[in-house]
Amino acid sequence: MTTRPVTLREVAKLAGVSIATASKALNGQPQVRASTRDRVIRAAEQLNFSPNTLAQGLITQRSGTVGLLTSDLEGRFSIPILMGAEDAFGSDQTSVFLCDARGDNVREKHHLRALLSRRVDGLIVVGARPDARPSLGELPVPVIYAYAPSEDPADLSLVTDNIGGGRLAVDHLIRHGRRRIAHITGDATYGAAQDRATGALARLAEEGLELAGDQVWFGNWSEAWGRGATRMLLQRDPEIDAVFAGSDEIARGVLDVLHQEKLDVPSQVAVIGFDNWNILAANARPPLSTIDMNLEQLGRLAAQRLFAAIGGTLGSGTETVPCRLITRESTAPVG
Amino acid sequence: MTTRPVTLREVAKLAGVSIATASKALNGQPQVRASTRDRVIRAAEQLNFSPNTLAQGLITQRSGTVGLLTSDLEGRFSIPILMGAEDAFGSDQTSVFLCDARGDNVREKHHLRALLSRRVDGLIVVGARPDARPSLGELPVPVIYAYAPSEDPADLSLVTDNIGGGRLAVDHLIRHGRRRIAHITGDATYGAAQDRATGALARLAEEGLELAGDQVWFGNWSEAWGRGATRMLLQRDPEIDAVFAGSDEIARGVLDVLHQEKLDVPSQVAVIGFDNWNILAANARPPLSTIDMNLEQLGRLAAQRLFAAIGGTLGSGTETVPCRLITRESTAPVG
DNA sequence: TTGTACGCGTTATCAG
DNA sequence: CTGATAACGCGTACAA
Repeated sequence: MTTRPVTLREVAKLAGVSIATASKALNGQPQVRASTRDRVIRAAEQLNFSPNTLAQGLITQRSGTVGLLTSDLEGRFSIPILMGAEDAFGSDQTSVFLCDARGDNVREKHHLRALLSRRVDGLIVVGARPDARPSLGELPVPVIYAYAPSEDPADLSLVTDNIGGGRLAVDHLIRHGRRRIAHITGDATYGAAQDRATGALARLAEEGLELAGDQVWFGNWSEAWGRGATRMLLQRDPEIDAVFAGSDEIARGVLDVLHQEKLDVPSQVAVIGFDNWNILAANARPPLSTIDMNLEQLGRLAAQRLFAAIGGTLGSGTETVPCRLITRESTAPVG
Repeated sequence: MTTRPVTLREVAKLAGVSIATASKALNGQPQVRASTRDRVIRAAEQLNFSPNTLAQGLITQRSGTVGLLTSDLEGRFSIPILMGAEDAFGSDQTSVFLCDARGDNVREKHHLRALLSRRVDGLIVVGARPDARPSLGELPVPVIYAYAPSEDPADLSLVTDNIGGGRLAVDHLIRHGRRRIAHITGDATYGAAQDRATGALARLAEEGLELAGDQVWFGNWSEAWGRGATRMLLQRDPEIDAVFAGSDEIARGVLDVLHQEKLDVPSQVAVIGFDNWNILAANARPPLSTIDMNLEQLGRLAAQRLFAAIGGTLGSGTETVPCRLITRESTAPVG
């Protein structure tokens, strides 16, 4: 069952050539007779030979692996990034070690050590929340910080354009004729919450509009807060015609209370969320318009930058990935 | 920046000993003088030496890696399993390659080839849905099928006890005094849907109860179906006092319509879901009681079995992991 | 107690 | 065109 893997030596023997020749034949080197190559290839197939990447790596000084170091328990952000990275690298070229530090610094150190010991060619670090995180410092391999930027401007970080996302959401509402737009969002200590609000307010200002509800409603990222804030908001200002929610979770809470209050979505009040978390957004009643952070693209980009950096030299600073509007029924134009 | 890693040779030189002695010193072999060991260890620390696992693997015939091959796009099932595996292995002993085949057979083959080439010590295969999937066949490393069992009984599979889960849900409702229990669930072609229903019906039968609503309401795994089915159910049988939903998504839809119909949860109708998908269950109104599949434990178990199999021999057949009841407010006892 | 020498599986550089 | 031979970084018998 667990038989030892076939080596090049056995392939060579079966084909009746030296190890060196077998290697060349399989690697498509030109200096080998066609018939010989055929014989070797057939032998390899017959034995189901698969070259030992570890040995190759010893020579080429390249393991063909990268580490994805995350702190994001549920994998909500890491997974799309992983998938983007996977298809940018090509699954046959590079494999990805996924490590979850679970927000624990000690665990992160452990993982880091293990990954370096495995001689990963590069590292993608995905933060738990989109605020600057400590740099890992000088490392023998290139590092890209994704989603959460590094505190050190000398590192290369790839982040979501939250300001642009906020602007996009409000712009969409305005284009659909909304004028009394409120904003309910999450924890004010999150840079993302601040940025999305900033973008939203900027777009309102351009239009000469004021924010409805007198303030940005900061709270936390839960559905319950979405419900609570909406109740307070409606008391303060019953005449709103749109709500921009800082996350899809919050948006679900908003929808819930609007239904309770017999306010129709979208004809009376439009609602737009943030994250495009499919399970929440697509299944809402009505399906929720939202802002997608393009995390897969961010992952692809991270992979590309890392790829370029391997062997070459890495850039620095913070690069921003634009958001994308997803239109569903919760913001259909006013009938 | 991307400087070449420190090798044992450099450590040995700095410590003024041979490579062999350095190796022994660092690996805690007894046959080395204490003072020498100290010197070597200090040298290693000073150079920030980290042994090349690839080279070690070449010798020991063990890479210290395992592959986690999934087909589950959103990582909903894979991630808990990964986390369980991670802490069963110990992050410093074993690292995990996470590969997503995205339901594509060709991609799966590619990943498999790459993983074997990387000489993983074992493989955990996580299926997309909890039905039997094709075996990967005879492989040079041990394989564990998790969540979705292999079609081949000669393989070792670890699966959720869906029958027990269904039984657990209904048992909970019965214990809280419910008698008119309905069951709304997902796609009838899923073994999990059938099994959960089977367990539920068995427990009802023990109690001499009939299923409310005349039938098991199979449909699909969406919130929308939960809403639609609940409306039909209420027309057919307005007197129900509990609903067992086959997933938390469906349960959300059920709650939504019960609210619309002014039926209070839980005082008039209790609702229990399945999956313990936190974002859906914990944030529901009211918070949703549900059945947890213990996927982390399943992952830990998979890791343990794999660990035992590496070097030893692997068992076969299908092992079942029990579910766990999560009590929240949606099933509080009848006041 | 320490060092020498060999091998793990592969690629690359030479001679032949 | 093909085949010895020397690396890659490390562990381990064996000799000193």
